[in-house]
This record gives sequence, C-alpha cells and structure tokens, in this order.
Amino acid sequence: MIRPRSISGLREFLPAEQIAFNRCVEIVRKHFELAGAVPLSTPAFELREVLLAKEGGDSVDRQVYGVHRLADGGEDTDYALRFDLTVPMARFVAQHAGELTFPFRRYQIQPVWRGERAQAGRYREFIQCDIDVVGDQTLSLINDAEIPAIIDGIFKEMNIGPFQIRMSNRKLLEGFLSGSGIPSDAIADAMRVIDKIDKVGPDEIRKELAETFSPGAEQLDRIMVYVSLRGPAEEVIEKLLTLAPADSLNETYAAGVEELTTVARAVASLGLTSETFVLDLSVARGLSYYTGTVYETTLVDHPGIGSICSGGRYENLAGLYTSRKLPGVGISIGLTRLVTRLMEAGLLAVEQATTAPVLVTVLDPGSLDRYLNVAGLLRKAGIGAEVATEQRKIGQQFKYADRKGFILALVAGGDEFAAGTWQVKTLATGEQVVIEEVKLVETIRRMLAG
RNA sequence: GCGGGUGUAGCUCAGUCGGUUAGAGCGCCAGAUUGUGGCUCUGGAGGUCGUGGGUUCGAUUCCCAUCACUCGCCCCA
Repeated sequence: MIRPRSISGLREFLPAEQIAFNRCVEIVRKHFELAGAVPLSTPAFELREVLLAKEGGDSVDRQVYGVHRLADGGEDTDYALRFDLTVPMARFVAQHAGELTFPFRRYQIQPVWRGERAQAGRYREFIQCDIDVVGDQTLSLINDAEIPAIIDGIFKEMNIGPFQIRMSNRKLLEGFLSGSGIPSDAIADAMRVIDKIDKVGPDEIRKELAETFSPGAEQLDRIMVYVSLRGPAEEVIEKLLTLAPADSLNETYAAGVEELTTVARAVASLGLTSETFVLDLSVARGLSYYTGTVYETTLVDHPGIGSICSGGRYENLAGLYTSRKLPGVGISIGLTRLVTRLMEAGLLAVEQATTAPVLVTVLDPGSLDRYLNVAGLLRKAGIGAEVATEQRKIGQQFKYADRKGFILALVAGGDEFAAGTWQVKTLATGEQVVIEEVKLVETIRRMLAG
C-alpha cells in the first residue's frame, strides 16, 4: 500500500474550506465581470521559449517547472508550467490581436506553479485572479484608475476588515533616485531594496541603501523622507511637489508626477476614499516589466500577511511576441495565500461542508420513493437537497446533518404520509414545523431566504 | 541554491536518565436515547514510535545516514 501524502507546498482544502474558497472566487469573478472583463482560460503549460522569453536569468528559470513525457527522460523539455497569468495572456493577445477588440479587458482565474521552497503562506501551486486591460498602441490612464476601484469592490464584499490599496508610479521613484545620484544601472536594485520597506522597516532599508550605494548622508535622508511618504492622495501629491519640485529633477520624474496625479484624481472620481486607497511612494514592485503605475494591497490589521494583491502598468509586455505595441495595466490576487491566511486569522467563515441546504431524512426506508420524490421536487425548484440514505437511525441522520451544516431537515413517516404533510426542522434552532406537501417548496424557499 | 527546527494514534502533543503490556486531550465508532443532532455519561476500535543502518543482552529512547514535513534567507515575472 502506498502511504497517502501530499507534496510539500501544495495546498488542498477540506470541503468546508473549499466551499469558503469558492465563495471568494465567485466574488472576484462577479466584480471582474461588473467591470466588463471577459473570461480567458489558457493551458497550464506553454512552450518553454514563450514562457521564458522575458529574461530574468537563472533566478526565474529556477522557479519554473518543466513538462515532459515520462518516456522522454526529463533532462530537456520543450514545455513548462506557467508561473503567472500575465505572460500567457501577453502571448494570447499577441497571437490573436487580429481577432480581438481593443481595449481588450480580460480576467483569468487559474492555478500557476512556482518551484520555490515552501514557507509560510507561499505555495508551489496557487490560484491567481488576474484582471488586465490591454490597449492597441495606446491605453488611457483612466484604466489605471479602474483597477483599484475593482479591487476595492472585491475586498469590501469579502468583508475581510480594513485594507489599503497603495499606489505609486515607478517613473517617480526612478526619476527621484536618478536625480539623487544613484547610478542608472543600480536603480533597479535600489528599488528592490525600497520595496521591502514594509517587511523589514525603514531602518533596515536605510542601512542597506547606505551599504550598497554609499550616498551622502543628506541624500540618504532625502531618499528616506521620500520613500516614507504615504497617505491620502491630495496630501502626498502636494508634499511631493514641495519636497522635490518636478522641474528640479528630470523628465522621468515629471512624467511620474503627472501620471500619478491623473490616476489618483480618476480613482477619487470612481468613489474611492483614503480609507482604502492611498499613495505610497515606497511601492516599487520587484518586477522589471512594470513601467508606470504600480499597486500593492495590504490588510491594515494584519500586516504580517503581506501583500494580498499587486500589479501595475506595463508599456509593452506583448513586445516579446509581436511588433505591435500593446500597452496594458492589470492586477493579480494570489487567492490561495489570501484565503488560507484569512482562515487562519479567523477572518473568513468556514462553516458548511455541504452545498445543499436541505437534508431529506429517511424515517421509513420502506417509503424511500417518497423521500427521493421530494428531493427531486426541491431540486427542480432550484433548491439543493440530499437524501440521507446511509444512516440507519434517524439520530445518526441528524448528526450527519449537523456536522455537514445543512440548514433544514425534512422529516416524515407514516403519520405525515397519511396527512400529506412534511415536518421541516431548522437545524440551528431545533424548531420544527408541519407543512402541507403542496406548500412545501414555497415554504422552504421562504425559510432559506429569511 | 543556503541555514535552523521537527518526525510517537485520524489531529495536537506528552513520555521513555536504554528495560518486558507506549499514554493524554480532541476526533472516530457503539450504547444509554428502537420518530430527532449539538450537551452529558459508559464502553470500544485505532500505533512498523518516519525509514535504513550502527552501538547494546535489549533501541521508540543514544549515534550516523536518509527521507519527509516545517520555519527562515535568496528569489518571488
């Protein structure tokens, strides 16, 4: 016998957890579709050259799983499992550009695989929920503002406590660092250091920047003040102009200020307030492909969970696959990690282990046809129902109902059959009412609604 | 790729300074209660002590290796 065990870093859920997880998926899907995004589904694996087109070197390679037929041995592989949904989408858009209507606004909720060492909250297989808007040649900055609005709707409906969508613009930080004397070939590294500020704290960042780039004390102070800017959009923009007037730096910086201002205004017009949306100049994102707007989202009461959703604008991601310029902006929710952490923190209710609200108990096995018949009636009316066929005793049937979290139980035996009635029991309270069979569906529908 | 921690019942863990029948809580099953769950009580099932080797009269315990899980670092498109 082979001992059943799962592979490290692969998370699977028990039924009640999976039901809670699926509820979250439905919320995400609903808001994506409310924003007009169309569904896209791409295969789990792609050609290796397509997937690894975007350089990144060994650090990227190392995390990608190769796919090969067992008979082929395994050293060389032409296929690989996708590690995100953005790259497959870029390939798809480039490939089908002639058949798509732009701007192409798509969402995609599928698993991705990353060959990392497992650690708390990091999995080797997880579900990502992506939404992106891709334009033909150009893409309005208004789309950059829609992204936070969509995310805002999702997390509010998930009811997971206070959260903060933090936005910045890479041109801003890039221009600022460059204007502060950081050599251009070191800017990406400096941004990676700064991006960790939330995790390791400002003191550590200061230390790392000092060690790596040895700027003057005055410069370092300026950088630290700058990356610590965080708050309501108007306030941050005002401070940012005071701290470093746009014309005193460079074009990149000036463009960043302008873009950030435009996007922040549109976000406000879409109804977001500083309660859930702020500007945060330390947001940089490690990704090299982001070129403008960047987002990061955190739970205010649970900073330890880290970023639960992030993304940004990329001017030319599909440029890897086509000469047609296709700029995009998008965001991704790492749903597996988010939901797992929410469950651990008790922020997500995990209760029912059934998808049907009604259990039809079997008091008299000789009248099984009646029980099956009523289950069929309920199902035809769109009400989920299960018949308790496996437990001999009624007590066991109720215990089963209790454990799986059914809302209602139907009970009937000889007396009820003779009278043409059913007893409907509300499991949470133990309350039980007698209902005529002709009114049963209607009554149950009302009870479930209330 | 690098470093730390842990492997004993389904789960969380205790224990054995090396000794004959390895424990608890929770969970599970049954009964008390043959047309009613959650609470209570009683009884019961369930263990190659991760695996392989070494030391020893004797190893779940000590040593080595290995595997697995786990936490962190690197990285995280």
